[in-house]
Amino acid sequence: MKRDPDSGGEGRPSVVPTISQVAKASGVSRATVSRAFSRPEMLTKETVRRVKAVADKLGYVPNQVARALSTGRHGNVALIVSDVANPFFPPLIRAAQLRADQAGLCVFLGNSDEDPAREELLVGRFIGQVEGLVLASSRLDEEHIRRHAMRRPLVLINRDIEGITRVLIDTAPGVAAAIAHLAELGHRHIAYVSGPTTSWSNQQRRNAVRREAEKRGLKVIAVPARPPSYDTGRLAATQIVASGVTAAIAFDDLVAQGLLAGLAALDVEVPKSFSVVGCDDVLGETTYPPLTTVSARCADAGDVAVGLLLSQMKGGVSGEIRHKLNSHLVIRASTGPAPVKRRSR
Amino acid sequence: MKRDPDSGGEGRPSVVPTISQVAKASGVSRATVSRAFSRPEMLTKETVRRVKAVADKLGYVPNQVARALSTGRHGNVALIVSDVANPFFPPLIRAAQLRADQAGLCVFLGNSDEDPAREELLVGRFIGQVEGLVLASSRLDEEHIRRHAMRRPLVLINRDIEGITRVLIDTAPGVAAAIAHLAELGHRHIAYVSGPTTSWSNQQRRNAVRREAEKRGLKVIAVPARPPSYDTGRLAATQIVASGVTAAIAFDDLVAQGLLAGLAALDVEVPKSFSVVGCDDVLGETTYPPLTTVSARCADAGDVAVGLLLSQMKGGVSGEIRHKLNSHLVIRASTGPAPVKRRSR
DNA sequence: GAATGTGATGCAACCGGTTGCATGTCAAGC
DNA sequence: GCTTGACATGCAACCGGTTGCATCACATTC
Repeated sequence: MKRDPDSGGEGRPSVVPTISQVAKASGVSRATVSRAFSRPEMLTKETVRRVKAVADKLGYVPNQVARALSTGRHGNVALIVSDVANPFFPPLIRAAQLRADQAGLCVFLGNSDEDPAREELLVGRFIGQVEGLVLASSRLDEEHIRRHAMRRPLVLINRDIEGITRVLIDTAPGVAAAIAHLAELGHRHIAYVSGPTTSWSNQQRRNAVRREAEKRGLKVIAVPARPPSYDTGRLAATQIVASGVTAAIAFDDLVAQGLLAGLAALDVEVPKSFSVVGCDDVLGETTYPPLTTVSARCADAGDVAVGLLLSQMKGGVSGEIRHKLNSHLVIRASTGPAPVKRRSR
Repeated sequence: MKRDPDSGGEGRPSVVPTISQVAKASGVSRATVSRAFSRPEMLTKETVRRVKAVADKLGYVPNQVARALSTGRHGNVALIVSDVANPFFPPLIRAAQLRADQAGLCVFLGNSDEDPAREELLVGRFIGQVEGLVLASSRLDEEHIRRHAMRRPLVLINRDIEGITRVLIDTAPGVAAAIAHLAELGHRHIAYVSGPTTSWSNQQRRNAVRREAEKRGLKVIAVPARPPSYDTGRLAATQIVASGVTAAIAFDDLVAQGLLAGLAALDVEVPKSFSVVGCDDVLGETTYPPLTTVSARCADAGDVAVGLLLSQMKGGVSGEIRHKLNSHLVIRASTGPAPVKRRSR
């Protein structure tokens, strides 16, 4: 093993200085150097100043790995997502990152690519060198998750397992508002363009649509877009138009965006002849027309999840936490009054 | 410090077993247990089997941190990007991730938010616990980058510093093809919607546009969109239309998408009355109309960068590497023949 | 049967920090 | 002047692995 070949020499600075070298150079013990960095209040101001000055000159930086070994605190957390490239995640990652940063933590990012085996592998690699993990839209089965949660503080996002800290984006209120919005605009007959049947979020949304539509006496049909994507959304347009509905709520913004394109290709004007609502609010105003959508607050989810993880790491066990994030409707320009000409069908 | 309170007891299994416990339980030395995991070929098959069986029963997993401390190999790399939420990065991150995974490495992700100070902080936190780093679109100054490169293998993406391994996405060929494409369609007068003046990529693209346009006798005006975004792109539409050009090439896809929206708002039909070309190819077909764009192969960049980092980590110092990735034009539906009515101006 | 070689295993030092406890210094208090 | 205590610093063990070298058992060779 061993250091760089030329690090042994007396005067020559080693490639990366250790605590011992700083100690020797500043004429104090290793313990003092250590304390100068981790518990400076124990030392004279003067000593701290001197040690730090020497350390600075040598370019010394405490070795995190060694520190972690003796303290058990690594200063790392892991975040595993199912697909980095899905626009839902980048804001979440960014927010999680930011929160971790503020606490002085480094974050490992894992990308499971929707594959449970891969996710399990990643967890295995991470778990030894992190103080806690966040699993966003985990595809692992309950048993595995529970096992990992025993070893380390663990927070789930959009996965509802009893006894494990989790943050859930509750799209029901936003969806309800969307239905109300459409009802007020005079729509009586709408479509829900659905996502993956196994997805917790999709179940959430579909149920909310049904419940709320029923309450207001709207008729709702379900049209699948699987897997949910721009393309499947676009392809669904024909069927949706043919069904005679005047508005649609899509599983997510990508599907909604595809739907917009599909409608445009069919010369159906939005919002004049048809209204579209998305879900997640990840596209901002970048669609044409700008999409009315249910804000899923994905950034908040990342922030809150890391926050909960931190408090869990600090030892505040505090039993079960099931943090719900409310959603709300963001009205832009893809929704408008129901067209008068074609009624009910 | 210290372990979990109940880990001391004789029979009770500690929360996370160490090599010593496995050694005792299987009646061999710590060294043997260590070798059973890291160099099994040194041991009898029978011994390996026995040790692993015991380890398994106890739920022992080698502690990465301790291993890293003694070997210097941490099995981690860091990837720092300037903005996770910029659609350019997720594919890059995903590809880098994948490549690292295959090599059994964990990746730290850092988000500098375009801030050099923050980036420097992140590097400082990471550098002690990684074997190498990739800096994508780094905002650090040359001196800092050089210093870090001395301590650890380091690869840059889209940053051109002599003597440091870097992968550069060369958009010139794609931009040239775009100009050729527009010229063939009869456009004589075009606009370049430019990005940040300090950006290496922007300089690249602007120069390529100028050079190629000159070669083909097209006239080019520059219109700024700063910072480059959907909004600034949209706002630039008025000025661009007023200038009398019939086509525009944008610094990136986001700007192009904004421009499309701005044009639509002005009732300028694309591609009938105006052609738009983007850059990066990060939006796929999701714009309306689908965007003709210069593919920047951002995923490849991530993959190649990690690949180079790996070979650098293996000790293949091998002098300077300046890896160029070629780009090409992806023709979709936002470009078409120049309108005949309004000529030159 | 002694010398030699080979392969499996153990011993102990080491990686670079942290920390409980001991030691030393100096000033205040009696 | 001696005790007491507060405070700064040093000593040495420890975290959980890895690894150079020594040892030992056993087989081979002469």
